[in-house]
Amino acid sequence: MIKKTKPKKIREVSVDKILSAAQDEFILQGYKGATVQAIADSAGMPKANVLYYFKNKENIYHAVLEQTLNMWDEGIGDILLEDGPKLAIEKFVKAKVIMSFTNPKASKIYAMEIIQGAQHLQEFTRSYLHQWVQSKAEIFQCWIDKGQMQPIDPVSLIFLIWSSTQHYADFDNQILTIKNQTDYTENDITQVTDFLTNFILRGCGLK
Amino acid sequence: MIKKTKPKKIREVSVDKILSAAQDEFILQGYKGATVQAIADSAGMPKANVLYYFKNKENIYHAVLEQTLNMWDEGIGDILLEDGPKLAIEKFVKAKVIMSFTNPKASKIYAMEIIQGAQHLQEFTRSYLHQWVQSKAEIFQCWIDKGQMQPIDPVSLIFLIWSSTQHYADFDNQILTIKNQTDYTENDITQVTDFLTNFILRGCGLK
DNA sequence: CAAAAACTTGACCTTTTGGTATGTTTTTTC
DNA sequence: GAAAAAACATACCAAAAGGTCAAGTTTTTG
Repeated sequence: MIKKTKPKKIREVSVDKILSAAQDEFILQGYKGATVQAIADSAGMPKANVLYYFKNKENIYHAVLEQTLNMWDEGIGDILLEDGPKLAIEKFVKAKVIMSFTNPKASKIYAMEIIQGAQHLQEFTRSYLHQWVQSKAEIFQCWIDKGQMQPIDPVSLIFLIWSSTQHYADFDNQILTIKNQTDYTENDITQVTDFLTNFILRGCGLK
Repeated sequence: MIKKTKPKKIREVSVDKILSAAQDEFILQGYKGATVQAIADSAGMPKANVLYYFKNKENIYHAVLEQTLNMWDEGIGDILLEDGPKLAIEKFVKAKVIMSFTNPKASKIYAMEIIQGAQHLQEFTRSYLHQWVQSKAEIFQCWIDKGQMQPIDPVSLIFLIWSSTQHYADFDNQILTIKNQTDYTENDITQVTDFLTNFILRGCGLK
């Protein structure tokens, strides 16, 4: 038996509360605009207590960012050579749409970070993302070479899928306003998944 | 003859310098993170001078935002019934791509504002944008009814065009990193215009 | 060319905020 | 059940930042 069962209860709960509160504050106010006091209030504890768990604001932000990237990584779905272009794109688009609708906050944090120049990231975009896109582009290229799909630029295709799906998370305010709704419905998710899947497949000459 | 010829030289120049500097600061640091001092430094004048032209930081931001929205409005291109779906989409996509590549800053300011909940906007999104989308959706619907294009949801189509084009402005950092470039080239603009136009036309069943 | 208007600027004030210091209470461990 | 560790909380500090003031300089105007 390993001794470390799960003695961390109180810490875990507090950290989660802080991180959740911090995520909201960072989205609404930006990095500089989010105050430790506001995060503490939102988390329901005194400021000094927040600084007890995280040495400083920068650390809180990094923790939020790390959490966000993990979520992004998990939810990104995968593109597998053996699936063939049609199924692979269907799976990928669906995964991204679900991500956007169920976890818009992560998408927003990430978007703001990139827009502002990725000042707090570094290795992630520079190496990991580059590799991810390259490896997936190769798979698309493979399908194109075999005549399984139209000869289009795979990298541009990936960007289009990213942008068109993430849009529903990042710009949810705008979209809801335009559609005269207060919240997304289950129906919205399936409608958007449907639309994007069909549209993109057609764009790839797969329908 | 109207008396108001153009006696505003010095003011105009100063205001422009401030606005340009402010735009950069707001993008890089967010609303709260951008300091009046930093804007002043970047504009090459003392802080008090900036506050002479704009009563406070909020006013600077509003001016930047207004400038941004005007640019958005001008550059958005139009969708005309008489153009028919193919030409209209070609024109619209091209206008948006050019906007994104030539004026990424405006797109970024706008994106951040929306992501953060459009706290400084109000009427714009709520009425103007809603109307714009509705009126253009009607045109698409008209083409669909006449059998000139596939029966797809026009609103979703508009969102896809917006997102896929603006992506190149908002996420330019990420895209350049992934592509291992330091700047966009003329070639990138035409390549992206080409890709998106063809892809979207195919998605609409117009190719 | 003088008076007024527009512009420039350094000094200053006040509030906000990140972070610390210190002491108290609760929980865990042996 | 007592000592040690973890968690909680109040008061406080120093730096940063928004904004004002008042005095100076330049430009415009009649």
